[in-house]
Amino acid sequence: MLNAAREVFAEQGRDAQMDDVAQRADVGVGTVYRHFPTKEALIEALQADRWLKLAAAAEPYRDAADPWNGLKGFLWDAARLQRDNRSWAELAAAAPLHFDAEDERQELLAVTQELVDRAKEAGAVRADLTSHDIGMLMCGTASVMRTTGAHDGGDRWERFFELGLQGLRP
Amino acid sequence: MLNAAREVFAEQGRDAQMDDVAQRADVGVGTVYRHFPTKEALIEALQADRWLKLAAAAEPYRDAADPWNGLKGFLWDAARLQRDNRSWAELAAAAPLHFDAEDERQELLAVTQELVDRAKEAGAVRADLTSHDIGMLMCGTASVMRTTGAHDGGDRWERFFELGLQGLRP
Amino acid sequence: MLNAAREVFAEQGRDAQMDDVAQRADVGVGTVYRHFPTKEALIEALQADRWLKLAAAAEPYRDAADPWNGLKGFLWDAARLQRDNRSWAELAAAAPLHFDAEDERQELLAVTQELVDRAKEAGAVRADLTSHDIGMLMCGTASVMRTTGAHDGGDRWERFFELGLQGLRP
Amino acid sequence: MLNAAREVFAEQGRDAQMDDVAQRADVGVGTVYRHFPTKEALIEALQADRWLKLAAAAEPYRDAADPWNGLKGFLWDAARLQRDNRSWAELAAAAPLHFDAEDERQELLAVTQELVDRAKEAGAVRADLTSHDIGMLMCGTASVMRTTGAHDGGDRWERFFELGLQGLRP
DNA sequence: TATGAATGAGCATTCATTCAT
DNA sequence: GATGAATGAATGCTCATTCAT
Repeated sequence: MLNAAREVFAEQGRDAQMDDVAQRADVGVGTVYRHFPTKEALIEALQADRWLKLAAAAEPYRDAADPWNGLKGFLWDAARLQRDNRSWAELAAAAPLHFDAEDERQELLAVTQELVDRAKEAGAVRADLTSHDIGMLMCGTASVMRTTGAHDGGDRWERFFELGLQGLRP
Repeated sequence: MLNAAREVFAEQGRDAQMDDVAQRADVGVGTVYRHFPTKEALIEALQADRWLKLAAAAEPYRDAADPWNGLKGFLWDAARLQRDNRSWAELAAAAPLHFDAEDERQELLAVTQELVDRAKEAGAVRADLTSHDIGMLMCGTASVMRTTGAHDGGDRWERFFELGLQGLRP
Repeated sequence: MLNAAREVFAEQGRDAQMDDVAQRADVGVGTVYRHFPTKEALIEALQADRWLKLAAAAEPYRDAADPWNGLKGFLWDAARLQRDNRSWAELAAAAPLHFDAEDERQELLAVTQELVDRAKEAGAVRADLTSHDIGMLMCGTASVMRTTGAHDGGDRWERFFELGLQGLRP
Repeated sequence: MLNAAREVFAEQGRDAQMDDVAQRADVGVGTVYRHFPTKEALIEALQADRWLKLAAAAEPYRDAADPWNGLKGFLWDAARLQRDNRSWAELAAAAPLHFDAEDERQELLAVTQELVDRAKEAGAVRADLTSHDIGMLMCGTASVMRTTGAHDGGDRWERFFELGLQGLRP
């Protein structure tokens, strides 16, 4: 069911209907509501999922030979993940929600911090860079994606992202 | 009426109801619809207004002694303007609209380009910088403002903006 | 103003808007309302006008050599008048209204009766035919016009009318 | 629900509100919309129902000894059915609809044609008479019923119908 | 007297949520 | 537990009518 929800929300964003989620999951709406008391609750669950997926995206880059390339690679992958998921970008661009899934978020921040620290040691990024800076960059990127139609094939967001990455440098 | 719309959309976002706008403006819904044939049209008008105000913010910096300081000064002012207007940030973070109000937007881009060009000549920014890059930066900043609670006094967006400005450098 | 109303209602039917009538007459809506307290009142006035026009249509046939051809000619002309005026047909097909304009209606009935009587004398129509029978025929025709799209170029109503005329024969 | 819709549209015409239909059926509007995606669709369904009922009215006359009496009997029955159902008359007098329910209508036309053909063979009606002519007659009659108050006890429509039937004769 | 901006009840339609089966 | 029909509050928009200027 989470898979179905993921797909539907990825394609249609927050405005997707619960009935569509149910249909995609081949169950009745009632069943969806048995698992998630509220649409909002379902979306939050999807968020937790998002943190998890993003954290996982960091994995291949944890032992990159060049720390800067590692960090960069991770961030580009993460950005593309957002591009391919309309609802993530919507969520990122929206006001903060109340997360029950803070644990997952902490994990993402931790693994990000790790990559940041390695880059810092190598002198590849500003000495005062933190994972929170990265978080804000991803959030800003999400918004730029929305305004430039990245979910419909636009690629102007890439330029923004490039400049943003440049801003991380010492 | 535009003021009322600004307020209402600022507080409630795109989902605000036309009836609420009308109420806030102390007029009937019909009156709102007399001025703006569509909810979308009203939102566009809000946008046009935004471009105008932002363009005006550039004025004091057009003949700054130091081009980079001039550009920076303008962008910080523009950013603060956005911070003080919840609805602009809302709008910036929302999906792209159909602009009939392109004129106003062009004017903002033009005046921005002027400041960018001067900075470019002085070698203070990347040689390939354009006003569109600036536009995306402001859009991203708007979103970060929302997620970091800038409209409720948070100032974490300033850090994002600083890094963003850094990304404009050569 | 009546001319404007006539045109507008002829083209768009009962659902035409008062604002459109005002625009066509090059006056403000208020002015329309100064002359007719209500949309309904305006439509009634148009009705009176209708009776008048239909009565006038009989004129050329009052001294036709052949009484049956005279009656037939009048009725076809009247029918075509209805075809060209969407609102007349709508009115004819709708439930009866409260007419202040009974006088005009009486005049139409009178002139119709005259043609009917002449045809009767010539033995060209049923001996018991009355102008009321004619009225009902025109009303039925109006409805058939609407259902067969006569106002959009359809001509199937002509067949109905032909059979209807046949029914008037002895 | 169809019954409720029938009643409501019978009383108030096409302009009846969906909410009223729902109320009459003792269900929520949503439920009405679950069964009929659109107001228009509901009205079409009512039409289909009408065709069905009218077709059924022909049954007793399919093997009448005298073909003309059979056809006449059917048509009078059908007319009385319309007289007793205000909404059918409404529908008949209204502008043409887009019929998805053509099947039902075809069936009515077919059974009508059968009776017409038998009458034709017997030389009781015009040689060129078709079921479409009959359809138009019924439609015109519906409208005359409305204008002459047949649903409130008036019987002037019967005269119109008689003349109309006369028009079918050779 | 003419104007036309303002009014706001009214209406078709949607969709998150509930609950009897 | 699962279902999906039923619910009805909510929403964008229209248009006959009013009334201050």
